[in-house]
Amino acid sequence: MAVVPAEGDDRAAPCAGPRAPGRPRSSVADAAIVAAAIDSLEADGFDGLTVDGVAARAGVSKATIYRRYPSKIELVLAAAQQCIGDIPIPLDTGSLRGDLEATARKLVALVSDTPAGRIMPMLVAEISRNAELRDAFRDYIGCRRMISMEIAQRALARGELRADTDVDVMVDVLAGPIFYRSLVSGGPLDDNFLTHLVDAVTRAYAI
Amino acid sequence: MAVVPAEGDDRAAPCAGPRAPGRPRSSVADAAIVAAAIDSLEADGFDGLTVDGVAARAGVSKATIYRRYPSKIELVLAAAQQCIGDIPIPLDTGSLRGDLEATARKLVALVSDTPAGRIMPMLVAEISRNAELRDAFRDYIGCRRMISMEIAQRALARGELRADTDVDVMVDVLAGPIFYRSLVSGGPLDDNFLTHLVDAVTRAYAI
DNA sequence: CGAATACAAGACTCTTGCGTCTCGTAACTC
DNA sequence: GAGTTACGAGACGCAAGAGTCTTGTATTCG
Repeated sequence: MAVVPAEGDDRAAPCAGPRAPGRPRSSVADAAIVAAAIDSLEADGFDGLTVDGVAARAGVSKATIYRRYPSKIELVLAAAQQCIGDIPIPLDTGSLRGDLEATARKLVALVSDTPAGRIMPMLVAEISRNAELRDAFRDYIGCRRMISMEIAQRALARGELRADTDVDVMVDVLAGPIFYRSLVSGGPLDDNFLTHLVDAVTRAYAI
Repeated sequence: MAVVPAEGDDRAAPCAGPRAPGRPRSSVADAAIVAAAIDSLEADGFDGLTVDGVAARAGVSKATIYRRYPSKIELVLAAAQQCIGDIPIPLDTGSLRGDLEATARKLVALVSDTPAGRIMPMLVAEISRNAELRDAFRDYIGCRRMISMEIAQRALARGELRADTDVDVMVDVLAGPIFYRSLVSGGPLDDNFLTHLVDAVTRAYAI
């Protein structure tokens, strides 16, 4: 079973033929279901989410959900996938410190102001027990890391970066404290924090 | 309701009188129940834990559990509390870098080799939804931070630390990447990582 | 011994939630 | 209009799990 089998659509014709007979699926319901599932994940976690609850929240009947997803787990995975779907463009501000700060700000915005950030705590718990979800999530993390690698490449080319830099560690030194405050300590993610963090990473890694 | 009401003991006499009549509670069962609960938390998470499961794992009957804890939630909280109970002694190796490395090694050991580390992912999810548990956990985090503060005080006294250091951020720059790898990215927590991390923090904050 | 309590085993009630199904209605194609 | 599918509403069966209770036995005190 693939992690996210597109959607349980039997009707999303592989052949984009003329059209399926009968009343078409409501795309409004499609969106409402996923949005409601994300809301439920944020509020109640992976285990706390109920299909009845999602149906009520979305204003649809359970049958409408089960017509799209064969089981609760498929629904949950589709919602989680939707959250973490978009990967931002690599930033190039022209300097190492500028790139670091822009990256840090993006990360803070991610964990603070997006559904992905709000379900992150539940995702952390879930990937510690679900190998399939863990692999999918690690793939996603890997993609994000590639962006940071580009920052390091550019900084090296500019001669701004220490030659002995372990780029993996540098990325973690920047991202780790942001996730740590968001997930664990609950410390503020304000401008003061961001400035001190970016300063520290710059001092640690700039030539 | 206190976070952890000692234990649901009606018999743990406030007056340390002569002795309660009848057969005393089995301390073997006490320990087995908590250990089984911790195992269950690691394996199944806060929601996945079942009282029947803990009873089976501990080799006791459900009545024996309910005689000690009035409800499942009290059992779970007692188990969680047990995990994160011990706070290590502040380290003084004589140098900032030494203190940082010792602290980092303790943290890696904590997240890698202790029940506390293994239930951490579930704890992260739970504190995002349970205010009571969140407060208790933040208290614990606060206590740990005090230790790191001492490290900074000593380093300042030695003249090793930059005067403009934000100690809170410094602590997060050290601890954040360790938790990040443990909880999120799954990256290795080996000697190479530790060395590079401690080097980076030292470069960022030492004079 | 008798009283009191703990214990294992397990039956029991009650609630919750998954997944299925039916019914009457709505939307779309031919 | 006929046929087909989606929809909301909700009933339904089923399983899992919380918490209670019973029964027979074990342990401790006086």
